[in-house]
Amino acid sequence: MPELPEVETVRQTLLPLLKNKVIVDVDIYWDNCVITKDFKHKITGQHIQDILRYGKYLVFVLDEDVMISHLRMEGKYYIHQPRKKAHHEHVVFHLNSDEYLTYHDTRKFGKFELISKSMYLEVPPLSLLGKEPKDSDSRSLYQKLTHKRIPIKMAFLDQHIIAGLGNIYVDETLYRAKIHPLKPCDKITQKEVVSLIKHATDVLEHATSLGGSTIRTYHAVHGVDGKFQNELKVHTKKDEPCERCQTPIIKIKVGGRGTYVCPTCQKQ
DNA sequence: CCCGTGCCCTGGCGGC
DNA sequence: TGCCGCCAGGGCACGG
Repeated sequence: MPELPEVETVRQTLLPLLKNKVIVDVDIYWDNCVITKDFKHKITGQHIQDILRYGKYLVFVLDEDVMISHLRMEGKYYIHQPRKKAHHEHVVFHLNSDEYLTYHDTRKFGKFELISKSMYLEVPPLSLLGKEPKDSDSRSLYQKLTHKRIPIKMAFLDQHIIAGLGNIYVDETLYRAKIHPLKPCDKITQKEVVSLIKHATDVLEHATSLGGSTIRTYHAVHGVDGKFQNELKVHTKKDEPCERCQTPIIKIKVGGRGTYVCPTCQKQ
């Protein structure tokens, strides 16, 4: 569930709390969430110099490596004093401040990976990541879309095409741009691409400024809840009147994803 | 290359 | 009340 605004909120929350701390040990309780072998040995002793974000990926900049962390659906970080291990806590980083950074993930979908600092942008997953909407130019995005027949919503969920959007913010972007999520990419005009980039940029920026959205079980860091869920126009609004035309919002499936759409405003 | 499907996971919910 | 099956979904592997 965390998309760009939620991940950015996590980054901003964690950075001042973790900057310059040393990872003195790591406990891994669920091996499958750690891709790198010898993770514990390699990360031990490294400082957290910085925390960056690319799309929905968090990048902890250490001394020799970066730790790439993807929260997927329900991954969360907590910082706290020593205590008994909690349910669904899969990785615990011991810090030199006698605090613990713990990673909590009910569905165990999140992943950790260590890659050397000198090459992490040149190898997957980050080498394959598309540009974020704010950095996208309409000409090259239009070129990426124009030969595809998949629905525009699926293309905007594909992080190789454009990075940072997930199910919530794609629905909001398409609503604002008045484009139907099922519209095939090869029917999208250059002008619509310009509009999509603008609305995606705006919605992500607005959501980030409000700390992201807190829906379902997601919240950024313990005690930090977003406010953008109050600004949603279509997502989760099934049967509620469209703000623009009063037509009830409907819920459909697009590529297997629950999708909210105004059947009047959003034309195919 | 392009696209669709299934997998990974678990808690929560609807149905009986 | 209890149990079963289904759903949610980001990213990737795999197959046609």
